[in-house]
Amino acid sequence: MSDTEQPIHPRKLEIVEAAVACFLENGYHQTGVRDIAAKAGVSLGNLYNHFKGKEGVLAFIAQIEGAELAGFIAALSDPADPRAAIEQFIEGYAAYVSLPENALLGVEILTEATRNPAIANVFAENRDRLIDALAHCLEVGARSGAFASFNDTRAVACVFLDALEGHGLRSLSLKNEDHTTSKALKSFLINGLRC
Amino acid sequence: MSDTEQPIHPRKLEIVEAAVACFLENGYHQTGVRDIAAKAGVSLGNLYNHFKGKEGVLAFIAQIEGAELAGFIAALSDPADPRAAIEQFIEGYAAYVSLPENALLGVEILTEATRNPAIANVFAENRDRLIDALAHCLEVGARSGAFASFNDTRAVACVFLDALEGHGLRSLSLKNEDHTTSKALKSFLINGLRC
Amino acid sequence: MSDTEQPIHPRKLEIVEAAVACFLENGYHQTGVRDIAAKAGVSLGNLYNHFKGKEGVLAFIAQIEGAELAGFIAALSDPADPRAAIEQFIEGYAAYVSLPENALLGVEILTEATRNPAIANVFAENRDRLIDALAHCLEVGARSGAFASFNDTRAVACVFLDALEGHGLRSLSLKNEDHTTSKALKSFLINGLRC
Amino acid sequence: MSDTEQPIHPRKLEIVEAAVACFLENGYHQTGVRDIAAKAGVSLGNLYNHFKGKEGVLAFIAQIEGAELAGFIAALSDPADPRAAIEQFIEGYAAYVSLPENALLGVEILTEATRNPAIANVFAENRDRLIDALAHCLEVGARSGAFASFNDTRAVACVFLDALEGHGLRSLSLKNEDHTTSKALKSFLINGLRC
DNA sequence: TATGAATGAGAGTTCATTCAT
DNA sequence: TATGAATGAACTCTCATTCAT
Repeated sequence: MSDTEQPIHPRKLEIVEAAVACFLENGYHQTGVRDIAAKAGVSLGNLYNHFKGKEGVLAFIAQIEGAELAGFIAALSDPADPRAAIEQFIEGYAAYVSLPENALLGVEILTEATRNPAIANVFAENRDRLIDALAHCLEVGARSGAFASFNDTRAVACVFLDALEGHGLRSLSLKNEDHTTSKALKSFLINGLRC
Repeated sequence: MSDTEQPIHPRKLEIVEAAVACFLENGYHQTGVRDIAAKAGVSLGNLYNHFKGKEGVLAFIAQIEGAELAGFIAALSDPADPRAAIEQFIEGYAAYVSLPENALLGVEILTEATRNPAIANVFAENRDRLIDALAHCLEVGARSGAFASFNDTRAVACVFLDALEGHGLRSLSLKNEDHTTSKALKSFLINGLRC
Repeated sequence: MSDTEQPIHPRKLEIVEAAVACFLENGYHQTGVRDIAAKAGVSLGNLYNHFKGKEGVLAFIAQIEGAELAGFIAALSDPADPRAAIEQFIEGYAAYVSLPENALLGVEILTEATRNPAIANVFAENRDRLIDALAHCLEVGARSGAFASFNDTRAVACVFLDALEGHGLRSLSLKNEDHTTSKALKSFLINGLRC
Repeated sequence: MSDTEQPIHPRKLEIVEAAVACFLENGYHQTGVRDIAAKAGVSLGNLYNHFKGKEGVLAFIAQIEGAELAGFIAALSDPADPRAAIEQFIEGYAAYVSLPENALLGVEILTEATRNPAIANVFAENRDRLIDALAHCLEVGARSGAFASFNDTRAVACVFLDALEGHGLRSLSLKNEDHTTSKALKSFLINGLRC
């Protein structure tokens, strides 16, 4: 967000990594600050030198998760071939969001966000930028005749994200990979764009 | 499920109602057993006469949530007009799943399910029955020429549920109702069924 | 104690048996009234129709334990052959007191007695009668020249009980039977009586 | 045992002292962790920084109790005059084990040990070393002609400890000091060693 | 007698956080 | 930065007991 980013202390990253591991294994609320510090090999007090607290750690993770969307956004902006761009996005984002670690962290962040404005903001902002990029790509494609033309491209973009993320979340309860549903979802979304 | 169900003690229902209210307001982990008991107007110890514990309460809620799907399932089974049935389901399920209380409880149950087999089972079972009913309806519609014919109707049914539930979940972070996205989603899904 | 003993309700005995089983398995304090009632197949409330409470159950057990000493006492009173009587007592009491169930219950009762006068009384009374009988036997034997003559036969009787019971208690921590120590103890005690 | 013992935090000792006082006054199970912390003038949470829990405190006490046996053990090893060493041991150990605080703690630890392997180990280990030392002394005495020669000196050592500890335990229920029994016990044990 | 729902104090333990070193 | 002892409120759950039925 800001260009005045100061270099991040390596210890801070170690703590975040440890926190992610803990959250994935036991969930956000089941994880204690002690657990994080222990797994990071850091003293309990020192964790508070790097973060505002447990919540601060989660907010930082949400920030990072958001940064990981930058790749998708970049690929969708100014696409040479909108249809290919969309298809690649669907493929890639479905894979990204179905990774257990991403799905699990996402839902932990989501639930926390409903009660925590600070985290909710980070979350919403990230998502907004992704929707913009996707909507932009849909518009470009519509202009070039590659897709049908939609009144509200942002709404369609939302539908795509909802569907893909809904799918990712469900993959949490289904331990086994279900490729058939995944394929069905992708083709369903792409078919929905035809003129 | 079973016909040998013994009548449920009214106090048990009072406790569940109180728990739902608490969970919605503050979240599962932020809610203490004492909070539930207090809101239910029941002594702390007595709560444990009716439930195995906090987790037991959530499991019971999951069971109830599942029972609420029975209406949708019934409407999808043996449909006179498959297309109308599907459309009504989409409309109704989107509304159901976008109600904050349902969405919030659903995500709480989902996260808990990833760590708690007992709850996961209830959850998975309910969903499975809904998918069956939806897939069945798609098949009937395909045979009557109302829909396109799909290789794997369960997969398509999954796509529908994923999309609708994904939409419901997202409505959590967006406090304002967004009807336009909701409408876009519905028409997108229905369009996807055309021959 | 009293000759006006009314017949004991069979349910009462079932409860006592269940309580003994629970105490042996988990200890007095680790056993809940619920556990006892459950194991006895009796409702929780009904247990309080038969006993004054958890403590009442233990007091009753202490009483029964005391009654079991009656056999030893009888054999020591008015002995034809004091030496044989003593030897048989040592043999029998060592066996009795080394039975894990007796040892364990004994120590539970003992600890409880240090803080609970009611139980302490039952306990002390039982022991007193046993010491009397043993001392009496020692006196008879001394008069007949079978044993050495002691100034304070009750003190010697105490020594015998202390040693035997101490041995029984220790058998608690040593899971394996140690017959060699047991034999050594017996011969040591008997040797101590020689003129 | 080990020379690599790190220095014990003084607060830890304060807590142990408080715990001992509480256990003596009210018994192990009747004492709450809060009581210990309060008596030690320590916050509840901090107690858990120093001990694994209530059980951990008891285990530590058991360890200390064991260490107190070191004096007896030292006096029995390599004795100039075995008879005098034994007599002094009997005298001293009888006094030690009849101190209400030692007897009470001992029996609390004993009962807990029957259900708690960790504590049982500490307990058994301590006792074993004491038996070894006593048996050793008996052997030395037998060789020098001071005592009768026993086949199994460890068994005789056990008899001594059983008798002395049994005596100590019983002194719990008898609030008044009974010196006569105590004297009878000692002379009985010593007489048992004569050739 | 017999039942089990109801009570609420109390259990042991963990929590996120602070702060003197 | 880094440490870990210190805090005390909060946690879930169990307890022995009572009482209306």
